[in-house]
Amino acid sequence: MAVSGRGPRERMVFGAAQLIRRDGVTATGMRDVAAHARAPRGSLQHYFPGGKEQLVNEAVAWAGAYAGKRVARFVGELSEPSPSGLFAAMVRQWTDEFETAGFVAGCPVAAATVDCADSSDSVRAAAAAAFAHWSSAVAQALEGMGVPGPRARALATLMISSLEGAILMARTERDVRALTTVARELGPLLDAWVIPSSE
Amino acid sequence: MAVSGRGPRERMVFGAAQLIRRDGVTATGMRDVAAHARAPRGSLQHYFPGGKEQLVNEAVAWAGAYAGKRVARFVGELSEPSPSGLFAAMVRQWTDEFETAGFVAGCPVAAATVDCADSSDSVRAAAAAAFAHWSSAVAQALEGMGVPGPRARALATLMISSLEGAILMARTERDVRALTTVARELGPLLDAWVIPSSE
DNA sequence: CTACTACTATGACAGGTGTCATAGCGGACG
DNA sequence: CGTCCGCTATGACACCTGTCATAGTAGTAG
Repeated sequence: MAVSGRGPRERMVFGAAQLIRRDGVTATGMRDVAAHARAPRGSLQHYFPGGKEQLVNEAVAWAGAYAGKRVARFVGELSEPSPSGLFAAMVRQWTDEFETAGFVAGCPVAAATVDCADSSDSVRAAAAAAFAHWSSAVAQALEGMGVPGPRARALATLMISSLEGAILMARTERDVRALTTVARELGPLLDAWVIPSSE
Repeated sequence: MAVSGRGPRERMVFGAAQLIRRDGVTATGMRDVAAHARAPRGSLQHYFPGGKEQLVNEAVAWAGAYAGKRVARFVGELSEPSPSGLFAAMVRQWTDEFETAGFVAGCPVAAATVDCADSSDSVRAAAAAAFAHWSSAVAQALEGMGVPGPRARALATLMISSLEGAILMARTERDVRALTTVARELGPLLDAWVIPSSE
């Protein structure tokens, strides 16, 4: 599980996200982050003068940007794009990870929310921004499939909510059942709003 | 926010659940729990010889039982029972709390999952049991409304997943928007499987 | 050469953690 | 009375936390 990447700074942000989504924010120590990123401990106070809060903020922001990019990639990979197809791809990313890597880690944004929503307002805001980024990527993709704007935003919220909840249930049960169930049950509803664009 | 209740033991379990759902498991200290429950610190090792793990387990179990009971009560309070009506009631419980008490705390089972799913197998199992209890209460209610057994279980998973995810989003955004959106969008889907029982 | 900057190294600090050992209280029971 | 038991009280333990101060090491530019 060595963390590879460009500079040490990038590795630390990435590694922090990895540890956070596995153990939660509070249980993730700064020393752990440095060690996990194979970065010197002294670099922490150099790159992150704002301390742990800054590091967590950046890790959450990174996760949000990553989720957004993944959505765009999923859309591009779909042979014939549909809302249910996109949702299935998002779900499959998690079932794949759980089945190959084990039910070790969840979503870092969820972890940040649970651990910091009440204790650190800046982390809470970073999590909100991450959700917003992710959500607007999904909504934009849905609009591209013919879903009217307002409904696209509503469906994006529904998709992300169900996905996050299903991730939680899957981790406790050590079973992808909740994820597949959610994808199957939600599929028809998601496609019901598509306005045929051509043919 | 004084914790009232029967015995000190009960108060500690309840208080632990309250603190956990606000700050997460790791950030919740044993001394905090005792103080919050107005219970003597020495009672901790007396009532919970299994240490923090036992306390967390019991808090999560309590939350699961509580959620199950709430579902039964919601069903009883509905004038004309329907799946969407039940889901709306479950969602409303959270919007009400958020609007009156602020976006201070989330779901203790979600917190336990995020913080302990990988570090403590017993807590993970307790969270799974809590979800199962809650889920079967919902499924049973749906069956009573005419939803066939297997689909009732699937819809229960979908309802709880979306609710949990929406709670996360609502806390980060400090806005009940995600919750109301999910309730509105999911409603029609939930009622589509009802088999008219009479009239 | 000096001087400066980017980065690293390390030890210490105050504070908090869960856990444990030990002792004390107060009432019930024989 | 003494004895037991449920419960409480308290201080100590080893450990870990985030943060800071301080010094040291390239490497590069003037």
